[in-house]
Amino acid sequence: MSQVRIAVAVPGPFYSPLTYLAPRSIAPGSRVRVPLGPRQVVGIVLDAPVDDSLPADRLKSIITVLDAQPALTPEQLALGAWLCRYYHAPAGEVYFMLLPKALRTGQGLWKEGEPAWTLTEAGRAVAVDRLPPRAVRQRRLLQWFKAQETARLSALRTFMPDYREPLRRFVQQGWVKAFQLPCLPDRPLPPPQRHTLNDDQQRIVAAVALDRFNPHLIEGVTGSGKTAVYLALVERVIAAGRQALVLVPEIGLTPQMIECFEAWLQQPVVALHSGLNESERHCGWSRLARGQARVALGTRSALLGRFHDLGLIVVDEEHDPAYKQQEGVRYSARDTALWLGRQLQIPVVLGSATPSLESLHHAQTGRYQHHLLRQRAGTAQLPSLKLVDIRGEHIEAGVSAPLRAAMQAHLQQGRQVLLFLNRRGFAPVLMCHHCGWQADCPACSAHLTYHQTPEHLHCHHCDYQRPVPQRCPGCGSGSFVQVGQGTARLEAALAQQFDVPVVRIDRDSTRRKGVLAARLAQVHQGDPLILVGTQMLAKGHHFPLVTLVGMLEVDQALFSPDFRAPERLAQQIVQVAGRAGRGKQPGEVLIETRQPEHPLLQTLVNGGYGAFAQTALAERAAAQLPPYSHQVLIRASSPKAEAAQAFLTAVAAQCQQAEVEVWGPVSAPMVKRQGQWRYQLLLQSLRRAPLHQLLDRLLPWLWAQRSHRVRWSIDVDPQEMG
DNA sequence: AGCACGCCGACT
DNA sequence: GTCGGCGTGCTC
Repeated sequence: MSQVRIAVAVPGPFYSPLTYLAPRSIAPGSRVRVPLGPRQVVGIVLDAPVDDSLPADRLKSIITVLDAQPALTPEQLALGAWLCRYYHAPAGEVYFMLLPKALRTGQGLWKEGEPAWTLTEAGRAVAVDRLPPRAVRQRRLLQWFKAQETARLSALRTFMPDYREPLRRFVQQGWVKAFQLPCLPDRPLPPPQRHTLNDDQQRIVAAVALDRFNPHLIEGVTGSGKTAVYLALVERVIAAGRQALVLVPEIGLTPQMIECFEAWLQQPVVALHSGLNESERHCGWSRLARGQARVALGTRSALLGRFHDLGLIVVDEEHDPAYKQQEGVRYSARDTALWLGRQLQIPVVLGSATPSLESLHHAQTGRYQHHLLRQRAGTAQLPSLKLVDIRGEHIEAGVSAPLRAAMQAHLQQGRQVLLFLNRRGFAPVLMCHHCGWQADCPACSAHLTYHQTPEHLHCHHCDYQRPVPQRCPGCGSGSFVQVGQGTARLEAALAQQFDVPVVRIDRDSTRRKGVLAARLAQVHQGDPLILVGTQMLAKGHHFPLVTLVGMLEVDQALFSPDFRAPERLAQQIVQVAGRAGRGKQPGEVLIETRQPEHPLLQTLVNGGYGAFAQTALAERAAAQLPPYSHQVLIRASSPKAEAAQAFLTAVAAQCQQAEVEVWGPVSAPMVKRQGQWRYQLLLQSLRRAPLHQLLDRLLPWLWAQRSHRVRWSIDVDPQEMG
């Protein structure tokens, strides 16, 4: 009765796997049921060293092994181990990310379709009248089957709750036969549609080797045909009998994209995104795991799925911040895709019109093959970018005089105009006219946004809402001014100044189902109008009839404490510009600024994104910022500001390490959020190794400091300083 | 994360 | 006198 020690990842805040006893060894990746304190949980057997120091009488035994075969593949276990190691994340969180939710609670490994029955030839030949008159249920059921031909379990149950006995008879007689519906309904494939590749596209496809790890960066403006390159590559991979994964940032994943893939490839594509329920998710997971589907199109987490034989990973819009998970295990799907590609020895293709500075740097140092896709013949010229100097311009509500004049010109020629303002609501601040009191959020260090219809104050960070006060809490006066402008105010101001429709697209205006589709349809009708919107406009949608884009209030990004803010601004400007002018008319982009001499804006406007990126990279190099150095952010939050600060001061004292610089503790850009005071400690080094050495040393200590007073998290390669 | 244990206010 | 508030601590 010799017992084996087994390392098991259990859900919860456990940095390392726990040790359990079993009569004999269990295949790593298997799900097991184990006792944990007063309850039982599903755990995952790991191929990790066990703790030999714990006395056997403190260990408990595994209750059952849940699956005949492991739920996680050896490749997934290696991925999990890497995520734990690289992101210094707890095993109790990482390994469960690799399973669909249904499997975390112990359901069967494979998602099977619903049972169903269909009438056979013999069944069709039987007349209902030939059944004994007393067999009432059989008669009713046969009649029903003759009308239905096939029936799924759920429908059968509704029709006849006590269906079992008569159905058993029918099956025995051979009148109906059982089968399993596919777990996702088989949609008909769209009609075949594919493009022939131009020389540039063919050259890229030919440069990608399928039999080993080779990373590629495809830089191509919107409309240059990146998708066709992806599709040609996917086609080659599935022709070789392997699977392909295409990652997209959240918002781009539209039904049109799936349709485009299915039309080209003429086979079903598994879509994995946030709009799915758990059952659908499990279903897609099963089909990819069993090799029943060859192509997956999904967001971040699709990378963590189980594949039968993955042969290619594509990361579209690789610069998009959505690839970085911002809570829990803060992994970057782009970076993880590259690790996985190397591990599996398969190609990884990154694509973007505005590549991240990290990827451009890797391309320049030769780590990635860099491909440029030029503008396709037949499409419009890229819009020209121009700065509008608004120093001294009086802009109470609406737009500057030069932008207004340009808008009028374009509208008069029957074109559409798009204004981009990344701030929703009516006004970002409500201020007392007499004493200067401002309406602030009680839980966050932020102003409340003033909304006009319906009139109320709203915190965009914690969702706190309150009516507008009757009297000023500061001085008792009753008059307030709304300071600054959001999309709602801009819309109202424009509606007064122009006699074309103003269509606003932001989270507030499109909250109700169907409104977004209706507004987009209105824009696509093509009549002259003004489109006003936030980030929502910058992704996924195309507005071929828009010939003028106005970018409003961009200056704050130039002075943000986040050194990545200018990079994101440039990407946003180019991406929004790319939404416009895809018709015959060349587009024009006007950027309102009080910093027209700013070198980054100048380079972007005069030299385009490539020139901007070179300048920005030179700045990063001079300041030794990423990608020329590496960072780790340790965040801490607490309802008591001193507790969070004291905690990070103690952490900082533990952070002596050669080659690692420690900055802080400093307050987070928004020091209080949802009642939590937030501080952070930045670790930076020219090499990754010392950072990881420090964290390996620090983490056991950190976990020992765990208290309910201070919550903390580790962010390796942070993308946002908030 | 759950869940139990434990020590202080408003109720049968 | 109890029911239950959530602070604290533990789970192989």
